[in-house]
Amino acid sequence: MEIASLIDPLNDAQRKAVTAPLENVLVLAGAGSGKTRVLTHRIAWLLKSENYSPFNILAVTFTNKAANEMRGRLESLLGFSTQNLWVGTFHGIAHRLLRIHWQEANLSENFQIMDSDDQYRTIRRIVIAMGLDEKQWSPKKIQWFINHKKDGGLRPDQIKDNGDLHQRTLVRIYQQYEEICQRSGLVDFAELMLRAHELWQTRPDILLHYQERFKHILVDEFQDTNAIQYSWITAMSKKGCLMAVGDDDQSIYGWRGAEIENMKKLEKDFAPLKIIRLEQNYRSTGNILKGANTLIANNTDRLGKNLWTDDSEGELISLYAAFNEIDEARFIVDKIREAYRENISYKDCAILYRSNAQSRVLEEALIQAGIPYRIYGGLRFFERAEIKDALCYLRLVANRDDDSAFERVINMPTRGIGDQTLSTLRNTAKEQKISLWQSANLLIQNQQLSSRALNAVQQFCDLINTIQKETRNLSLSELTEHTLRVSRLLDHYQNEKGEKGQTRVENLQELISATKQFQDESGNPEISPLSSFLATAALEAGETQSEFSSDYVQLMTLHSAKGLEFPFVFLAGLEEGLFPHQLSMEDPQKLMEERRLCYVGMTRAMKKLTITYAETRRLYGNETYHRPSRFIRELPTEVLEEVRLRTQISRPVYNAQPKNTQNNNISRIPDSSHNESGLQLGQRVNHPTFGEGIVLNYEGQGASARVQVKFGSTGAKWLVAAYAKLEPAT
DNA sequence: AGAGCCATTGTTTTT
DNA sequence: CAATGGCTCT
Repeated sequence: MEIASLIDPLNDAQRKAVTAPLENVLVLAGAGSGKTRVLTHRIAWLLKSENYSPFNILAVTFTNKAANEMRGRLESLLGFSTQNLWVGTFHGIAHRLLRIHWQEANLSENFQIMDSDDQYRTIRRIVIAMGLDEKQWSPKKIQWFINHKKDGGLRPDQIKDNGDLHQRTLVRIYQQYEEICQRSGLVDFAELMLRAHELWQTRPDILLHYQERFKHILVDEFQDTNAIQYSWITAMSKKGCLMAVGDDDQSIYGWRGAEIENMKKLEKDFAPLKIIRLEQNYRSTGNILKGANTLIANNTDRLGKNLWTDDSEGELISLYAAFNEIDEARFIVDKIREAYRENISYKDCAILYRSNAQSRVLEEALIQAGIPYRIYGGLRFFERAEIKDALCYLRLVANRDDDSAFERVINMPTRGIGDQTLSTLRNTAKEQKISLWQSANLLIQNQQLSSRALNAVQQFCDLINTIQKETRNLSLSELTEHTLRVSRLLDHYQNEKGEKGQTRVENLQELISATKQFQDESGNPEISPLSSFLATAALEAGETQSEFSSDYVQLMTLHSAKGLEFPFVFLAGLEEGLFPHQLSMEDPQKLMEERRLCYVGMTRAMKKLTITYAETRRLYGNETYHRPSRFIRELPTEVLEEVRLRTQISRPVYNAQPKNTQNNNISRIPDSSHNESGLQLGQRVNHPTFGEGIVLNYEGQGASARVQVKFGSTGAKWLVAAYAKLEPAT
């Protein structure tokens, strides 16, 4: 491949980044400025032009999706596969290191990864075992506490005792949790990073090896790094070059420990640091970009950057004030239908919202309209109960001491091991400081259980042992299939009545085919196929891959939209309290993150952005009234166009509208009727010929807007709003 | 062991 | 409003 062809398609700033001299570089890459392209071309450049070996390069991303995409793009750019090149997520790379250096990291050889559900259950069990009140010591909050500490690099004994009794208990739980994980050979997500980090501290020799190996370290989405990731990457890149790519304006994960400050810290820790800004946007129209830029300018503390585009101004950003959330959904669906009639595919349309709860109404409207859609997010494959059950059997086969897995499947399907027996097991484990598996065997040996329980436990242990014995020479998928059968898990779900059982069985079959595919594709020589598969299941909980062939409207939260782009974007629910979210409104820091989230959402749109809000919305069962989001007011009026069911459009909107900020929600309701000049859903109207009726429906806008009215005399009729001479009736 | 009842609790999500 | 979870009753 020609080197010229590598850099020719780039703009100046991109080329500067790709061909940067061998020093530390921070690339401030605005939304849609070709960030992934820069990263992949940079790697190709290093290999092709600077003659580095793939062995010398490490590329870190935040999601598996991004990692896969990078590897794919790189291979198509280079034309050959890049095995020696490490590309992965922070956690994936840490896991890889720990598999290699499990001894030095003080782990058992067959340690397994626990996901946050496993972690939650383990913590809950500890809280109960410690005799604490679950209400006062909510496992969720404790989980948050522990992870937060780990993300900050702190072990229980490193947490400063501030004399706070509450904290002392939390630390005690943390301590207990650690002990159990260590004993069980379990590692949670945060622990992967923490161990990898500690490996650098305790084994400078190993660190040195990797420092010398990785001459070039590239990190994507740098604004999302947390403290531990920062110091891990810092330590490793001491002898090589770091290229950090990120956008402080798109940092939306502060709530889970990401520190935007890390981008600023680079200047100090990696001096001399070259900063390159990618400010040309190739995605959105001028108006969309102008709106987004103006919005984000309300944030302080920015690294500074202004996106521009060569593209035309494009259409204005539409704004629709819906009467309620149902009206909002119907409006969006109407617009999509309209677009579809103009030959726009459904998959080019995305509906974005702040929280998952909003999806339902939208979904219903889409169903009613017969429009295919797809919701991203929600339960992922490997998180489904039946799949977790199956995986826990496999985990036990791989590692008997896995208490978390033991607890989950010991009585699943039921085999007569109840609370009684289980608590005996737990107590013994606690007293002897051994795993549940070991305590089960101990109790069997000493005949310390009632004969019935003894029998049941014995059978369970035999089951696991037999599975292993019988499957020693079987492939991964055969092992899985066998396990599902002899554990009677498959039977159990087959007997479950209803559609639910049906899908569960299907999912289990899906799991078997997943293992088949896995063994075909991946040969990780470092570990056993089973451990390797389990790690993948935990780390890549089943990306919801969309089928490209099909044409769906895409629904997702703003968070999961990051990194994606769509020609037509609908931003729904821009209301104070919903977006920005109630819980983020007081804290200026959090409010700025909400604003960045809005910025992310707006910059997803390529051609047309439509923003909607509802004047009244059913939330948690009651009618609520929200004011339109402050983010709407922060947009420049000249890029906005208010859509209304009126014969004429636009009375310029939110410019100088003095908001009564006191909570006078109620007084806003008339606003909506005035908005429609008497044509509000459900409203009684008078028609010169048909008499009195009720507004049922409407469609279209401007001169062609039509209203459906149900008249007592003639039934429902569609009327063109402009000519119908409808008058409000009382 | 499983159905059914009451109470609680509702951001964002990847790994 | 619903989904979830614990608890009780059969």
